[in-house]
Amino acid sequence: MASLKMRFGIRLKSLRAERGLTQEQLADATELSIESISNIERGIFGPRFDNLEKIAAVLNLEVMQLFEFKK
Amino acid sequence: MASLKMRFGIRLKSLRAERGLTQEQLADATELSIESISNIERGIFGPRFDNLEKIAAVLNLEVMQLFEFKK
DNA sequence: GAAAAAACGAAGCTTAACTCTGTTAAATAC
DNA sequence: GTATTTAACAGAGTTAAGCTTCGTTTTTTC
Repeated sequence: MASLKMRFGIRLKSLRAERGLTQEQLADATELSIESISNIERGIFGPRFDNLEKIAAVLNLEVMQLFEFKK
Repeated sequence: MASLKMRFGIRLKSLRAERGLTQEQLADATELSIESISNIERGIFGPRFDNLEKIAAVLNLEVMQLFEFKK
């Protein structure tokens, strides 16, 4: 199975799209660079815990929901 | 509210205790040091994504369940 | 086919994650 | 009530993941 980073990235991309946000808008709101958002969504790296919190807050979700994906 | 690191640590400690594992046993199984397990449980730091996967695997849980805690 | 959005590459920085060693404190057992 | 085990805690060092910046290419959308 794909790595957690990959699955998380796909999940994030999906959640962002649902909300009609661009990577740039999410980057601004989370105070991350657009490049970081891109890297996270492509599974290049997984965000640190502090950024997990920021991302969930911007998407108005519990952190748990960011990890809600099929096996 | 407590930081995500703190809440995660409390959750991990609880899940480990449920299974009757010591920090040392969890450390061995995840190939982390006992000190890292202790630091994670106390909210000193949050594990990286690769270690999140290992921890979930050892506890026989989905990663999502590690983030299942009250607000 | 222009414009916007995202993928991709490479290189450098920062700092959090992780380790090691050692000491203290708390819990469990005997 | 003291051994033994377990966990908290401190400090110091390493490493590598996360993050950034800049620039280019590809894809999407309009």
